[in-house]
Amino acid sequence: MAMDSSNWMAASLDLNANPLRLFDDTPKKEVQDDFTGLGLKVVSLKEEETGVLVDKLNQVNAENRKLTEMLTVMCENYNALRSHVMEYISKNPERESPSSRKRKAESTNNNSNNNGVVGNSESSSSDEDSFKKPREETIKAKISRVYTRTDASDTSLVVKDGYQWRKYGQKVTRDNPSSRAYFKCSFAPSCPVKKKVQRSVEDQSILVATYEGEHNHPHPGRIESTSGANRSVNLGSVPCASSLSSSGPAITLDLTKPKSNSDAKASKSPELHHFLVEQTASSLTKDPSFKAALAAPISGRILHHNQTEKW
DNA sequence: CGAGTTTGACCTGCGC
DNA sequence: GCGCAGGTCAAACTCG
Repeated sequence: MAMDSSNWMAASLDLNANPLRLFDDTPKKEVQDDFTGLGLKVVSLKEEETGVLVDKLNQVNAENRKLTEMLTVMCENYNALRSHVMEYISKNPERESPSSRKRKAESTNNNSNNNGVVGNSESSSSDEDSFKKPREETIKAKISRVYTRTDASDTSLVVKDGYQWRKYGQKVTRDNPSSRAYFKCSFAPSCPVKKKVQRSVEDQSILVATYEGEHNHPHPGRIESTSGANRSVNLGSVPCASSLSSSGPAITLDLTKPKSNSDAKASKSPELHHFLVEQTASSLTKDPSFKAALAAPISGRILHHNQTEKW
């Protein structure tokens, strides 16, 4: 893609800027386009003050629009980029690197981890995954990574995702002082899904669960994900998914089909669509981990895309 | 007593 | 070929 990814990434990652915070703290109706009504209500104020306020509100509104547009563009770019990469991968399966790259990919992954952003490990997961398992059956295996916030004092490597798991091993790895636990789905061998759980090097309160494969049986029961106890940001379905879970309302952002859904809504009600976009943006920007979680997979895609172009 | 967990041994792949 | 590291196995152990 010809666009300067670093620019829009930087811009889009600045969503926590004041205008949106102000927007968050301000009742929705006060940020409507028609500020004349508001001006009439504050007739007791001096004209200058009113003018200043109206200017400020207009300015905030304009910035909100810009940010909304940026978010929309970002979603569209991500979607386009993603489809581009998937198309490329499907067209060039023989380009899958030999298995010798497995450890290299993992070591680069660790480097990105050391950069201080939790989500960075996810950023390379899709790349890593594509390199790591060159054999046909494993390429098909869907690999996702889920970040779950737990109490740092909680030593159990348990990520409650509703499925039942059977632990079959635990190992201390070189790059992480905390041990890694290996789980198989309790429906194994009929269900081939495996999961690895390890605490984040950066933040011991974060559990990193890596899922390999897809369950071929129904969900035993949605316990955690829909209880409202977890907040997740799901960025993309195949081949990578990233979630950040902790206490709070559930936020699911499916960037895999943002256009079709939003277009459908927008065609029905552009105002509603605009409102939803703004609400989503403001909600997400309240979460400091959102930037990391969002930046990681996108930057990973960009890196991957750049690499594929160099090939 | 059966199911699940723990943990040391073993296997496999990669880098040197 | 050797050593290292990640992943898996399976016997011993724990718990309800």
